[in-house]
Amino acid sequence: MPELAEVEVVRRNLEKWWLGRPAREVRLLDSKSLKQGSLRELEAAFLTPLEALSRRGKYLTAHFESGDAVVFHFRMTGKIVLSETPEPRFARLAWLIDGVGWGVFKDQRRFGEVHLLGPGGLAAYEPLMKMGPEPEDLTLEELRAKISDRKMLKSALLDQAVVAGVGNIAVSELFWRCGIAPESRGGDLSEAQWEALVVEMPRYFDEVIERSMADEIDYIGEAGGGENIFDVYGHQGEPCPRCGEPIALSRVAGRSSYFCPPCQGGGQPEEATA
DNA sequence: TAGTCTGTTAGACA
DNA sequence: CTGTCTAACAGACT
Repeated sequence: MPELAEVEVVRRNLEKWWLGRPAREVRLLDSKSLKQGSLRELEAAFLTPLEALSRRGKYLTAHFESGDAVVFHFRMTGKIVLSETPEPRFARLAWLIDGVGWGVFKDQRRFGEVHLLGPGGLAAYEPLMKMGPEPEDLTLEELRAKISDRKMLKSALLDQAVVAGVGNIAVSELFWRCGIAPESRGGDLSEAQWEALVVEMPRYFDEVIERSMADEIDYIGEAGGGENIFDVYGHQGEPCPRCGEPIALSRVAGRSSYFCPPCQGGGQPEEATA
């Protein structure tokens, strides 16, 4: 579950049962998932109380009383759930919290990463240093300065150095909201579209977080999911929520793009809508 | 069976 | 230098 909103939902759920508590036991079920640090060091950190959980872009960081930090990146299929058993399907790392259950990092495709960083290691962690601003801190000037006229807008937004946390789903949803054609380049956007993009980005993530939190009241057990909560992503052939015309699917910058041709057509500026 | 997938990066190429 | 595309990572699902 890997876009900014999904990572934030995981963070908030973990806070509920993990904050302030130490683990009593740690099991590394797939050594390849631990990209940095040893199991011994990982244990030493997890066995101390969790002091804070922070999110930056799609990265989630657990800060321990020991002074260590553990950084998670979920890539395509990673997630953390509360489980009654330490080894549900696709479990890669599990830790037991007394009286609560097993926290389990699951990752079907095993692209996900766990990094153990000692004191001071976090401040020097490259991926976080290179990361662009969070959507809520992004200014129009900064965005335009980073995207040349020739650059594919979609590629630019997927670049975490431009803005943190935007993924392929968010691009489809944002372009639909702002009336931007999927294959637009920097130079194609009207002033109104640039402004809409900067305004809609944090709003979009806030909305998805709200909806996901409401949906997954029981992240425990993790049923959740299932339903498509998006306006256009994954809705190819279905009516556009705004105009009723069928949603189209094409490939832009190597990734699927869902869009409404009339609403986002021809590069013609369209009204931004909430 | 072949194509597809919420992410990211390295390398080939224009 | 700028930008685009593909492969690779690994596995399940259609």
